[in-house]
Amino acid sequence: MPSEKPWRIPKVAVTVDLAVLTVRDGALQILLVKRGIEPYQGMLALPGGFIASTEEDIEAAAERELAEETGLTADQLHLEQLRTYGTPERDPRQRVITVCYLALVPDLPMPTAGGDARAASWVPVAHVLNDDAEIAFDHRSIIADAVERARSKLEYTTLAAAFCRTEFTMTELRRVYEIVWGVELDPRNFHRKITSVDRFLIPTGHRTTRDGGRPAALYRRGTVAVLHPPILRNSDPVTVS
Amino acid sequence: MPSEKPWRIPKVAVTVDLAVLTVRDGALQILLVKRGIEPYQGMLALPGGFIASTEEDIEAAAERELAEETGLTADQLHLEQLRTYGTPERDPRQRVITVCYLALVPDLPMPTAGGDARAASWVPVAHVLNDDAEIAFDHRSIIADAVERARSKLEYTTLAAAFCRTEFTMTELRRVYEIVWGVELDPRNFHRKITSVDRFLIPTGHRTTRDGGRPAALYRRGTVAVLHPPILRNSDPVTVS
DNA sequence: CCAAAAGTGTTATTAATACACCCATGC
DNA sequence: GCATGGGTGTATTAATAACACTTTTGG
Repeated sequence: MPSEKPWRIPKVAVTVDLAVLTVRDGALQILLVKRGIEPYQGMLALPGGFIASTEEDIEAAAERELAEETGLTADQLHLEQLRTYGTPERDPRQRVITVCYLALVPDLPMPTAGGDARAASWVPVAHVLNDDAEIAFDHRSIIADAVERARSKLEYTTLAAAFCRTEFTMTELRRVYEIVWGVELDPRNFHRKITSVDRFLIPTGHRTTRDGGRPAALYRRGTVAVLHPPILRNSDPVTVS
Repeated sequence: MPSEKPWRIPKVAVTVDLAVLTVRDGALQILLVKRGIEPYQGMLALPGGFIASTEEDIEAAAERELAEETGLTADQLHLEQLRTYGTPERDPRQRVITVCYLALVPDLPMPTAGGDARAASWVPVAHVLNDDAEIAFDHRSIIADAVERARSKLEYTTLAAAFCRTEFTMTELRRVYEIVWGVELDPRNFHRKITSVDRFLIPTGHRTTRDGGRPAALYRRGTVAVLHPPILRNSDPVTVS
């Protein structure tokens, strides 16, 4: 920890960047802003910014940026630290390390650029990962990390519900899994599996017919955060070295 | 990202701290150093230090610190970023944010303070988490995060083998799980489970009788990194809010 | 009536668990 | 021989997957 030479400490600029994911129009999408200045002018980048002062908490900075970009406050969404990126060359101007946060938000009618003047827009992550979009800095690989984190978190937590509005149907929750994982799930087995997990979902007693057909029960997010056992997606074994 | 006012960027000091875990004498232990200076003089802290220059990569700084403390290089162990801690009050002298890394190492005859003069020692994590040891800064909660990360990684990756030497027996691997999770596992079912995972372990053809009894086959780490399906520990459901 | 989606029951398959039993060594 | 740990077989139980079938709405 703090060594014996406090008079020779290199100080660096620290930014907080946000990977804000939502499920929208049948696709996993990420909130990106078009850069107005060099470097990477005109390219898409994660929303974020330098910490406001040397005394601003990192977590608070993330919440502040998120409120600026989306108008959402911390109790309406899921926010967690993703990881910190700090290779020396990642910003051509100067050494900048960035602490990235992952936010999962429902598909709300977004106040486009709430307060802030920057043009934030939703971009399907498939476009980003397929090289169909020009992405500034190392943000493409950060987005890849964010998507992978979200995908694996659906397996062993109840975070899929973070993509849903306050009240949602079992089918809407299932669509989240299907879209984020890119798979098809049996509606009947899914229903049974989810309802068998105690306190994953709380029935509100309300019903809706917005998906067509027989009215579906509406649920709210429950109090369980971790799933034991997890809901596993099928995937090929990942190897190393 | 980088906002429109590069002339007013607050810069902060950045440290890299290491949570180095090993399984030793039947317990999960962490490498800690005794602080020689204020603040928290005489208390135990995670090894680490300021990044050496504004151009040093964070990952490289972690590897450098690890080599200084243990003499181990990156190919002999597992090293991953844990998370970044940056509350303004965490260092009473000045604003310091720390990027923490988690290292899993085998129980090797450690060159105690390899090169570096600091007195590093192994401390059972149970002592740390039970408040039986005085821990500097916010390092106790960082250690708790590191231990939880290691515990959950054993479930869905092959990282348990990172705690073992180059060649190890099935029983030695099982002891890792038992010690890290604090459970007992059936040796027979464990043996079958592990051997049924393709490329988790590679038989070396060698045998040993170091655990007593019938000679056991020796294995090396295989090439699979992620376990599908995971090996689940039994745990109580975790709730939120 | 028909289409569409919700939800339940039943069965086949697969994985997890418990434990009986034999094997190969040191002493 | 006997103790100790290594390793296989097998029966029981539980979780998963596939899918037939009934329910309840809108048109």
